[in-house]
Amino acid sequence: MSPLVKIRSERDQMSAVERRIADFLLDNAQLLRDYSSQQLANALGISQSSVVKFSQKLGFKGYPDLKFSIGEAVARADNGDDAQLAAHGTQHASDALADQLWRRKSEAEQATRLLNPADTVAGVANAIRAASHGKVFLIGFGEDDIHARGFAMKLALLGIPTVHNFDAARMAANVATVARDDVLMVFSEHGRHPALCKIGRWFREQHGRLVSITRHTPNPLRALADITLVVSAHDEAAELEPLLYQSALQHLLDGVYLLLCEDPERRDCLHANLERIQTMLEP
Amino acid sequence: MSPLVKIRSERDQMSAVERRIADFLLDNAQLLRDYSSQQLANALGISQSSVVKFSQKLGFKGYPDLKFSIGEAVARADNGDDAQLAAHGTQHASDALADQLWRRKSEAEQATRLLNPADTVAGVANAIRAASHGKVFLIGFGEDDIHARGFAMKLALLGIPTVHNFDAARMAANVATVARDDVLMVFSEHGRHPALCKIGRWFREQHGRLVSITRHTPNPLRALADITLVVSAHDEAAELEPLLYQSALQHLLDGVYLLLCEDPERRDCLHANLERIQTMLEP
DNA sequence: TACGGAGTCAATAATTTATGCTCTTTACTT
DNA sequence: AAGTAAAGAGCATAAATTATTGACTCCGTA
Repeated sequence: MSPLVKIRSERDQMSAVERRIADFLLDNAQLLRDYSSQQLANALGISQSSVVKFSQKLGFKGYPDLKFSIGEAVARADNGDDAQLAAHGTQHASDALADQLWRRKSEAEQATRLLNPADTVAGVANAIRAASHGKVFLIGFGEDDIHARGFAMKLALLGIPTVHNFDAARMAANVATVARDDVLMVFSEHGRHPALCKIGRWFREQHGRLVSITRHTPNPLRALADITLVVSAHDEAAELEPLLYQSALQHLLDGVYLLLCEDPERRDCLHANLERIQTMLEP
Repeated sequence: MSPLVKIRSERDQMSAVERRIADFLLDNAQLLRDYSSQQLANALGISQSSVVKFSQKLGFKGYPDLKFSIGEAVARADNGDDAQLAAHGTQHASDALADQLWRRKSEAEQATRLLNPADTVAGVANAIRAASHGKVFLIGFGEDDIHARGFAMKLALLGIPTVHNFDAARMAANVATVARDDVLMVFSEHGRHPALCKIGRWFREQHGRLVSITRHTPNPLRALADITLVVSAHDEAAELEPLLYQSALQHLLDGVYLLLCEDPERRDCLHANLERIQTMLEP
């Protein structure tokens, strides 16, 4: 996997110094050839050891290994860009916006996939399976509610009983009914909403399983959860970032959904439901 | 010039030791990553200084520079394809699932883009701009409601007054308040819902602008609309198709959204709103 | 045979990278 | 609110890698 994608994906979780290194690398990947770890440190006004530790933390053997990998990535990217530019030639100008956006979505998706091991995604699916004798609770505010709502609808189609809340007070009331192995999925981009944290804490006290869905930044909600799904989506443009977040998160959820669909029984249920919906529109 | 080509071209004029280095590099370029100059020397039974001198003689700053260049060359030669295949090998099954799904989404997006000329997308954005003295109405049922809701929220962030309905009766009541140039966006995957068609018809009678968002199939709703956005998303698997539909549609809407964002005034409004939301969570 | 040039290597100098340790900050607990 | 654990950053230094030097050898030639 491209080291640059990896750096970007972890950027949100980094300390200040690390983030400066990351930004420098992302901006100046082509120039890295002529930088020793010491020179890079000087350029950023930090210590050489920080650079080395940064490299190791990302999983490279050391600084030269990082440098080598980025060199490869840049070389590959240069090739790719040429090909992409050729394709551009045949496009209308205003399509470029959509094209660009899709590319950024793809990057966000890749970075997000890196952050969520297959085990984790499967873990969420299993938790939901285990819960299906009980219930799956979902909650989120604002844009997060959209995801909660959409996922709740999908689960319902699979015959999994869901309780979707967009209201903290109502959810608080529901907590009383929580049984062991019930699952609560909390959607909160920044994971800082006090009400959601409180609900999460109560829920865990009832021995329910808590799944958090947040940005890949350290945050209190995430710290509480049994399983955490995290999303990487970064862009300087404030109007773009939410789109990337939404897309990457959606894809993550789609992954869980497809795992659930692998169960034949649920799939039958889905087909039956779809048919029922179909006939509801016809007559 | 590629360092490997250069090495090959000069090989014939080299001394015995140099030629052994050259041959090793040409044969094992991909393995070079893990060789220091000393290890390379050991592998060939020669001295480390010979390796360094070799590098310099070829015009590189030193051994690390040679190594870096060969790394680039190999990456370029692999051209991504091999790398992707290699990466596949190490993937878990569920990663492959996610990977596959993303590829299908990309296809759906492309197909959908082809169906919606840039003019059309821009037309929707303009209609919304024109409406912003009045109102933008949005409606959709079931999964379609998710999109209506999400888009309504985005418009609201841009300071565009929206009326979101998930209830045909309430929407019917609202139709009375429609003014010329108001916009109604109807989300309906199959475009067959009688209630929605009826609402669309009433709306047009009030001289509002009707935008339909449906699948790319002939359908009554689409026939009514002033502007039609259409989505292409096909898959044999019934559990996959909705995901593709959702993704392609979302991207289409994102395109409209970004066009609206280009207006500086709206963008300021968005930034102000985002900040306001941010501070609401902090204290 | 003596000389010169090219090539190699061992030794070592110079540079670069990695690590241990300490100090500071942060966040969490009681 | 104070204490404490954990993490991060930098300094000093150890370890490694790389570059250079100088001596030796092997040829070909005068």
